[in-house]
Amino acid sequence: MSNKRTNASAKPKGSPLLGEQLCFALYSTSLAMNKIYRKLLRELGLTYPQYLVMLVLWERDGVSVSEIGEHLFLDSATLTPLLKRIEALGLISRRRAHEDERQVIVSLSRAGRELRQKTGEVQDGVFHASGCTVDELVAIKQQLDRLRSRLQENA
Amino acid sequence: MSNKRTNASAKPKGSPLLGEQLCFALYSTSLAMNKIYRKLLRELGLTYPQYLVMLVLWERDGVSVSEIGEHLFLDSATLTPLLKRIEALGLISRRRAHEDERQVIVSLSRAGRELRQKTGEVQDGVFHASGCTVDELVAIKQQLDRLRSRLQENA
DNA sequence: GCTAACTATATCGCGTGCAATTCACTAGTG
DNA sequence: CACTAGTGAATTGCACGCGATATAGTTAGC
Repeated sequence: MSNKRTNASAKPKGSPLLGEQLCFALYSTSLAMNKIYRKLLRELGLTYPQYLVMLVLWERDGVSVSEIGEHLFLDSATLTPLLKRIEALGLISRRRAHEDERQVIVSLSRAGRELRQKTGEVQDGVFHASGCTVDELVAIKQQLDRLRSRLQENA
Repeated sequence: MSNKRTNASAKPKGSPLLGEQLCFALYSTSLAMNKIYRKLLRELGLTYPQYLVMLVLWERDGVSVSEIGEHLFLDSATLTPLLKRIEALGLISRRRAHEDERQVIVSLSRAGRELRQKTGEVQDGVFHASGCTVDELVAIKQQLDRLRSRLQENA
C-alpha cells in the first residue's frame, strides 16, 4: 500500500470531506435541475436526455449515433434505446449510412423539426427557475466545464 | 421582483441557450463525477448513492428512511431498494421503530462502521481527479448550493 | 482472395431516480 | 369502539447511464 502523502493531498483540516461536499452539491443540483426540466418538458413529451438529443439535431441534422455521443458524452448503450424512444415518438428516423453500413444516421422528421418552436417556454422556464443572473450562469458554467474536462482526463 | 418582460423572451441575445448550456454542463459534469466515484468505490463494493447513505450514517447512526431522504434529497422510492442492497452487503440493518411502527430505522453493522476506514483513498482520489484547488472547489460548491436551493424553491 | 484487426451499433444486466399508487400504522374524533 | 384523516415505507412502472459483451461491417496485411 502507498503511504499517506498528507502534504501532497493538502486537504483543509476544518472540512475533511470538502471534495465530497462538492460532489454531492453537483449530484443533488443535477437532480434538482432534472426535476425542473421534467415539469417543463412534460408538455413536449420529452425527457431531458431526449431533449438534449433534439438540441443536437436542431443544431445539425443527419448525424451518426457516435457523433451525438461525442456531443453529449454518452455511448451507444445509452443512446440506442434513447433514440428508439424518440423515434417511436415520431420525431426522428434512424437509417444505416450507405457509405458505411456500420453507421446509423439520425435525422429529424417534420414533427421533429416543428417541435423546436415550442422550446421557448422551456428556456424561459429554466432561466426563471434558476433565479440567477446571466453573469452567475456564465461563471458556474465555465467552472463546471473546466471541472468536467479535468475529470474526464483523469477518468 | 418587478423587472419581468413576459411578452417577449427576455434572454440575452448573444447566447440564447445559455441556461441550457449551464444545465448541460451540470448534467455532464455530474455524470463525469459519477464515473470517477465508480472507479474509486469499486474496491469498497459501493455505488455513489450507496456511499452517500454511508456518509450520512457515519455522521449519525440510527436514522429513519425519511431522515436519510431529507439529507440526500431522495424519497423512499429510491431509498428503499437502495437500502436493501446495502443491507444485502451486510453494512447496515433495517428495523421498524418500536415507538412508531411506520418508521424504519437504519443502523450500521460492525462491517459498516469499519468500512469508514477505507474511505481515505476515495477522498484523495476525487480531490486529485478534480484537479482543482480548495478555493475553486469551495467557490463551485457555494454557487451550486445556491442554485439548488433556488431550483427546489421553484420546483 | 483470405483473414485478422478494427470500428460502429446493439444487447444485456444492474442500479438508480421518480411519479403514482398502495399498504401499514398512528392519531385523532365522536 | 368504529371511523377517518394523515403519515412513513414499500411497490410499480418507466427511463436513463454504463460496464461488459456481442455482432455486423470495414480495413489492413499477407
